[in-house]
Amino acid sequence: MIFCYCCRARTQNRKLSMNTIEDDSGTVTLETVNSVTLTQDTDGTIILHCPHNDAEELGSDDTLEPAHKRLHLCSEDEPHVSGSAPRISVVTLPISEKEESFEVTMTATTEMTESDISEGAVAQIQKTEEVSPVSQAWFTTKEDKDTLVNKGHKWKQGMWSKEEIDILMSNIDRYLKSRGIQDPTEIIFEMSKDERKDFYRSIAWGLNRPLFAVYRRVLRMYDNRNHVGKYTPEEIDKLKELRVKHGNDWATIGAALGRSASSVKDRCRLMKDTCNTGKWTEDEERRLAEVVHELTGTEPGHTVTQGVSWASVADLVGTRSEKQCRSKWLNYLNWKQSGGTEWTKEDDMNLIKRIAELEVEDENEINWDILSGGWSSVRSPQWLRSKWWTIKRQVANHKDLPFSVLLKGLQELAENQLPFGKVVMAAPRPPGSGSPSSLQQVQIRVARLDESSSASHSPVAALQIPVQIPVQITHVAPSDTSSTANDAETITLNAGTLQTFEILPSFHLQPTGTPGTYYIQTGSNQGLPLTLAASPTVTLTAATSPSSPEQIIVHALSPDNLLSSNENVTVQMSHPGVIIQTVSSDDLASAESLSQSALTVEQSVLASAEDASDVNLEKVGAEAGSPQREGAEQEVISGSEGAKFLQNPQVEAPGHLTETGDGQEHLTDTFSAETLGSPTMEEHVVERTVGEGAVMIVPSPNSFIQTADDIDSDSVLPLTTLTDPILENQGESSD
DNA sequence: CCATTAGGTAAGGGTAATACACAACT
DNA sequence: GAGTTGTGTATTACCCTTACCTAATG
Repeated sequence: MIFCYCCRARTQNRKLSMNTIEDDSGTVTLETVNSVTLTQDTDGTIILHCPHNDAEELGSDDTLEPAHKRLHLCSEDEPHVSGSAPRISVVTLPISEKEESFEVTMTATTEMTESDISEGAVAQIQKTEEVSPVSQAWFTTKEDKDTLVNKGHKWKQGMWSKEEIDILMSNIDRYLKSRGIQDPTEIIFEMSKDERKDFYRSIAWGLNRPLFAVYRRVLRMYDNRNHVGKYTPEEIDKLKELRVKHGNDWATIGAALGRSASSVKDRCRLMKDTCNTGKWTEDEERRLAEVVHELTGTEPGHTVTQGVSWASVADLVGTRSEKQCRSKWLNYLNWKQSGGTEWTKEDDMNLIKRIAELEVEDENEINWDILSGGWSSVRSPQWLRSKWWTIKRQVANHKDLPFSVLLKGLQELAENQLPFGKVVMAAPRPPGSGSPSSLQQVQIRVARLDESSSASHSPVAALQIPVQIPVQITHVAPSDTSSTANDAETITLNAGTLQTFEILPSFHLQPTGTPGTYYIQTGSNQGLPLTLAASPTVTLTAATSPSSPEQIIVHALSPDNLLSSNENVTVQMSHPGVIIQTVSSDDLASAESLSQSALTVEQSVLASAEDASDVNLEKVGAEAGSPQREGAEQEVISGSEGAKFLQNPQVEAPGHLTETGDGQEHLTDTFSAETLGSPTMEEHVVERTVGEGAVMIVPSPNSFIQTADDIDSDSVLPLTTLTDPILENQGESSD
């Protein structure tokens, strides 16, 4: 697969070169920009935030009009059919009147033509991808499962992860588009078997679950009689009547109640005429213990956590439902009977430690039976799991964190004997431009919380441990500076003791194995290894920009001489967009002005004439008067004079690469978006050298390339080598 | 006729969120 | 003593797997 680097950005005096490590097939010039933050909403829409100050200075009111830009982007990890290419649409949107920023929404989509999304195309996609036999058979028996697992196939069980649901939804969406159907419930509930032939097989693609599991999941998802909520007393009364009348005909009862069959079935399991509620009496507890030991053939005092028919137990206990019996036994009585000890804080730490030692990739892989073995304060494996859940829930965004990240974070907190604070995540902003089927997964926004909202004032304690973002960095230093190089390969992003970061959903830090060191990773299980490793140790400190609390400014604390202008700093990254701003320590005080530096994005234009007509080419800058229209050529406004979104509408063939003077391939046709800062900032842009400050916006191809050893191959985005634009004069890019 | 496919039903173990009770603290 | 907070327990809506079944299809 050849990666297409079809977009580039550059500033007036600096270039970032980006080329692929794998095949070196493309080089992209990149712009240095400032004060920009990329985020992604749940649809995968990439949102590029720029401080309002810039926009305000640069643009008139009409800058708030959405300006679509189609940017070509080839993707390897997604199955796109020949002739269709993923595109990124860029829209500038006002966030709100109050917020001092605007956003540029970049949405990567694969816009398939009618023929592309035909059945044949889908079939082609599936044909070219490895389809797990697990997801293509209606297996139900343990034997089937064991057979496939023994053959090395993955067999996913348990609760569906967010990633799985995303895949499922994406598959359904694709299927619907291919058939021109709007509402999936048409297929699921209205079509005959014959009409929906291949539906479940199609949407199960990419999932390591048997068709039946997919089928059940889809039914539940789209059954509007499911998720109705709590039963009212009236419903309970009616349910009792219907139960007498229809017995176990759950479908009929459910239809009469407007509930799903499984819902009424489950509710009936909780109902028992003789059921007590509330605190268990000593007599009930005694009976429960007797019954459990009797039915399992065990002696009092023996631990029993499995192989109990709770329906039978409930029948014999008489006054409690099976759920009550199970809960009481597994969460209390079993432990009390076998002489368990009290759970302590040390046990909390121990639990985290033990789970970490298992080195499992997924929480579902934890064998709670084994883990709870010989642990006197554990009441049951099920109880231990709930204990883990209790600990986990102390991290506010635990649902958005990969298991490894969550565990590592908790581990470090435990090791440092810090309270389990909460990583607070801000809800991503709606894209504002619809939600096309996004295939990019990007979320890069770290915003500082106001210090007043930190742990001391809020029940939600903020994570206060230093945040480090190391990135796999390849530092390429000319020989004359190699003597200054050392082994430091980590850039740390140190939040400081008083600073708190608000981390948006789908963005998180993945521990690298080095304490306090993380990879930026998106919530979609895609890694964002981004290491900037200059030879000398470079400590990057996140600092707040007064003008935009949503941006990351990474300050290089190294002395300038360590990042002298004749060094190349190569950033390996695997993401469509990353901003790194390196600022010398001397510049720390001028963070505000830094936030107003220029932003220029050049992208190859993948725009047909029709596309181009849809593009709002408007001046954002103060001096850029009327909207730019077709024919605008790679215009880059220098300094602080304005911002523009430029597009060359003539370009129809995306991804063309041309040779540039420095021998690197560059895309000829560009889309340029530039926000311009103040005159002060212009000086920064012009004069800053390595270590002084630059933000690199790095469009990258969307393909999977293995990067670090400790990064799961499934979670790694395309790796690209960037040459610091600051070093453009050297013009040396390296991988 | 038989095997396979594509569901479909029911039972029951389980999870996760919330409600509740109560003790400790202010 | 009242109000608040933290913690453990109970409840319950919903999830998932398993076993068994059926009708259509090749």
